[in-house]
Parts: sequence; C-alpha cells; structure tokens
Amino acid sequence: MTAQYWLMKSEPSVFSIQDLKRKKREAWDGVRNYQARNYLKDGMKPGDLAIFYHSNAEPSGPAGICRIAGPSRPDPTAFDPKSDHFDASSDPSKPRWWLVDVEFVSAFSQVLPLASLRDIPELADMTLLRKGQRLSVMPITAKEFQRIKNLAEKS
DNA sequence: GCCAACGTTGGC
DNA sequence: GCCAACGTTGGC
Repeated sequence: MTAQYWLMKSEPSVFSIQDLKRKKREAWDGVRNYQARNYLKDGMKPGDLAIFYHSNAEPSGPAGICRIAGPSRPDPTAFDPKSDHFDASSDPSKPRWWLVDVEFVSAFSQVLPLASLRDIPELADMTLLRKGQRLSVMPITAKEFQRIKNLAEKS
C-alpha cells in the first residue's frame, strides 16, 4: 500500500515542531477522541508523512513535517493516574486509547497562517478548513500534502 | 477572553 | 433512546 498523508495538531505551547526537532522522536499521546484514535490505531503506518500543525497559536497553521516512526501502540498515559490524560475506565487488558511515535522531518521557515490556506483552491476541500471541525488528527490527500509543502518552501 | 461548534454524559 | 447540560477545542 502506498503512503498515506496526515495532519496532526499540537499546541506549540505544549509541544511544537521545534520541540520535535530537538527530541527527534516523540510519542503522540493524549488523544482522547474516538475518530482520531481510529486514525492513530488503524490508519497510520510507519513511513507515512504528516503535516505538523500548530493550533491555538500565533499564527495557527502548518509548521513542519513529521513521519510516522513505528506501529501504533496503547497510550500509556491512559493508565497513569498522575497524567492529565488518565482514563480510569480504560481497561489495560483492552486498551481504549492508542498512539503512534513520530519523528522529525522538517520545520518550515515560517508557519503558514491558516487564513492563507483558505485562498488556495486546491485546498478548499480539506477537512481542516471545514467550519467547526475539531479533529486533532486527520487524513489529507497526497496533493494537499504536496501543495502545503510547496507553499512552505516558497515562503 | 470570547464564543461557536462539537462530543460526551447522565437523567428520565 | 432522547436531549439538555456540560466540557473541550480552537479560531479570532
């Protein structure tokens, strides 16, 4: 199967593309939405590429590229009572929440502002740009991925 | 900080 | 199973 492309949101005040660059690799933990969980658990495959998106930021928008670095695995923070993402009702023998590990690929020279993406006709159908969508992890097409990458390289 | 949009929870 | 109340996301 050919590579899939994704968009993954993170608040840079919590974990930014620069943080990933420094750490090289990180577990994408704490996702507590079932649709996003399904993408992490069943959709993402090692080698897939993802746009690293800064949310709740100034500006919000695509900030770089990362790569899925390993197979999905249960999210250990769900079983850690000290974690903000602890889920007391998740049974360790039947994990409810999953994560993937991601590795740094590149950081854009500047974040592409979300508003600037709205001017690009080829991106008009992106889930990201739909009103009210709040998914933190979502698939994108190869074309959308390339278009965003090209925009970033030109800016 | 505001608030629209959405997901989840829980009473009935 | 309905749906109101509540909590969260995330742009602005």
